[in-house]
Amino acid sequence: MISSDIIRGHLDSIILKLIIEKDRYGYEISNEISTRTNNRFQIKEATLYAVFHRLENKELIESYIGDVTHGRKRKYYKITSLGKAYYNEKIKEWQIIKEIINLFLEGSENE
Amino acid sequence: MISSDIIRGHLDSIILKLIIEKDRYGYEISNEISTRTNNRFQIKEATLYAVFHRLENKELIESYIGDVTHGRKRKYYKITSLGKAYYNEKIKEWQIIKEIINLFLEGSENE
DNA sequence: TAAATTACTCTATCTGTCAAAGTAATTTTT
DNA sequence: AAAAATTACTTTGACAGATAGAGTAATTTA
Repeated sequence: MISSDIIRGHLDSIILKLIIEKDRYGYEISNEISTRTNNRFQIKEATLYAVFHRLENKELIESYIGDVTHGRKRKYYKITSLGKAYYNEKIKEWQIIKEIINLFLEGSENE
Repeated sequence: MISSDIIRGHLDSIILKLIIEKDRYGYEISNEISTRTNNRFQIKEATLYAVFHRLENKELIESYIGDVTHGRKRKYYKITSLGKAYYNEKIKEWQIIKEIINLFLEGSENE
């Protein structure tokens, strides 16, 4: 399983990405992450909603209550233009981080 | 500058890598990281020593006081076999993480 | 001998992730 | 219709890693 320290700092980006594709609600995002990663990563519920609130406070996403339900009312999130810009920055940052970490974590294994 | 959340979880690996190459002391490691990353990343002093103590507690490294000095006595660190094994695990983990994050942070930018 | 340099330590704070327990609304079962 | 199951979101509190900042220690240089 993937440790929280390793994924830390990337969750905002992952969730923004999914919301950029289309408006989505919590459970949907949670399931989508599990599916796309072949269950190699599942976001924890508490974490997911913590991310939503953080992103909403930063005005990177906006929420509205949806009409279609199969249980409790769904809260949908949509991206803001600030959110798109932020996501694009994160893509660039990821390229740099990859390079840097590869400097130390690539190459032959050590006996 | 690289955010602490992004690098979090990789610092142990980076430092282990440098100690695997040869026995090293704090300042040396700090400088080596700056050099290799072209100053794109500098480890903070407090962080560096926090990592040393964490790794030593986990018995991934061992320390001894060196003789050559140019100021305060240097504390050298050497890798243990547990440390090497741990590092090799971290290499594998990094490959997986890269794949997963790439799923969400690659591809065309969004307008 | 005072200042500069090299090197390590300690404490306190902040932030993101997460477990656990709870609330809310709708559908299915008995 | 009441109870149970399901879907979905919220809140609280704990924990660990990164870091600022201040301090300590030992040696060299001015």
